[in-house]
Amino acid sequence: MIRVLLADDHLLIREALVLLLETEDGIEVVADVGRGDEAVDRALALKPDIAVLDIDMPGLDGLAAAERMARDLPGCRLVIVTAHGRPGNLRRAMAAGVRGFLGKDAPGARLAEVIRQVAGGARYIDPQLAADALAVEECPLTPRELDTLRAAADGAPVARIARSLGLSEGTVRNYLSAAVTKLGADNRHAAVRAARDLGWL
Amino acid sequence: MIRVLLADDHLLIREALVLLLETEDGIEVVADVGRGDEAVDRALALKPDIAVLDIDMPGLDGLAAAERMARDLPGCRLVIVTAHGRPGNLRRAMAAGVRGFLGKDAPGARLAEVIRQVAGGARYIDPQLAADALAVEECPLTPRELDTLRAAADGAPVARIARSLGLSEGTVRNYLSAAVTKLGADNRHAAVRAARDLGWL
DNA sequence: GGGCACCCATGACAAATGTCACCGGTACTC
DNA sequence: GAGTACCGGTGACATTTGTCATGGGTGCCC
Repeated sequence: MIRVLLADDHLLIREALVLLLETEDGIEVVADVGRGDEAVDRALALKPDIAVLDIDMPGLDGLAAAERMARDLPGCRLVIVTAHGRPGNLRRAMAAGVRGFLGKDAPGARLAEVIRQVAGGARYIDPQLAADALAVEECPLTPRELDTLRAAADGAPVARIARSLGLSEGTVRNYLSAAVTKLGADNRHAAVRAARDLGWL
Repeated sequence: MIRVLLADDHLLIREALVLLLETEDGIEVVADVGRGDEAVDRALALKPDIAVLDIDMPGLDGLAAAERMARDLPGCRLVIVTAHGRPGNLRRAMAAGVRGFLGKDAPGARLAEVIRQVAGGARYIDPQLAADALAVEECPLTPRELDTLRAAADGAPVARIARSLGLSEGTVRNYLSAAVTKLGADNRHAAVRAARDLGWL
């Protein structure tokens, strides 16, 4: 019997997924939680074979939870199920040691199949998402450029960005200008959108 | 037997929800689809008692689908299930004649309960979302201000906005300036975020 | 050591943006 | 008819921005 912990922030979805997994032979859902930090706590207590994590969650997102669990609970194998198949998410998940990654538009039977495969030691990456991730080149932005872009993401003026990063305004403008040029955007706000779409933010 | 049509763009979620509803007595899922336009087509063909619609969908979003179905299929009662309980969405749903509105963080049993209530002629609005919607004052922006704000949402420069709306650049700047002032934002990009958060965009 | 990438900064200039006053026109209400 | 709200526009101005050249500093690799 494969013991599964399921984490998704929407109760309705979580209950439905539990029901779906319970109809599968050999799979038992030992816990279901709605927060990333709670997922880590429960996993430490219950030591499930597999943790199935959504990315969008309060407290700690699914990827951060995966990173912690990979460190503190190496016996537990990780599967990410997400609505947002951004290349950056996939990359980050792979870096965290996640062994299964699939989108929410996969058929239900596939989730069970992936859980079995991963429990057996194999890996499974959604082919569509993998192709997208490989098609997108590496992020050309330097760490500092990413910082300034992130700080600009909510429409803050340069002065506030400079203060929040402890930089001079001129420096911030230089970084933003470089980011805008590299991304081929009209201005920094379009650059923020572009970077986010490519999963670089 | 209540005949239900279910629309959600994520196959995994949809299958799980079908399973959840099928465990309920007196409810039968007669069709499940992943696109808003498809939902309308299938509903016209099958004439279900209830249509359960997600908002985020390709083709036609759940609210637009609800508006069409309310017009073309008055016998079919509408329930919206969404992850994004923005006040604007709720308002638009009510205007379209939707009779049930609940978040995806509701418990599974509630969905079945709401379907039964709505099939019986009652209404059900998620109390939390209803409170949020009532707490937010009416949108103070004029239609034209909303247009320009929408056109500015992707970071387009004023010149492109003016062209796309057939206005002079000065006029566009005036509308944007008014919107920024009314929303108390630092600039139009922050204004876009603010308006979107309040469900006005 | 030289080359290179990155970090942080300054100064200067052009372009875009935000703000204001003010114009006329339409439509609706009191 | 007066008042009000919205639409569309112009012109002017200050501020914010994007861009460029240029500087010095660090750390890494060949």
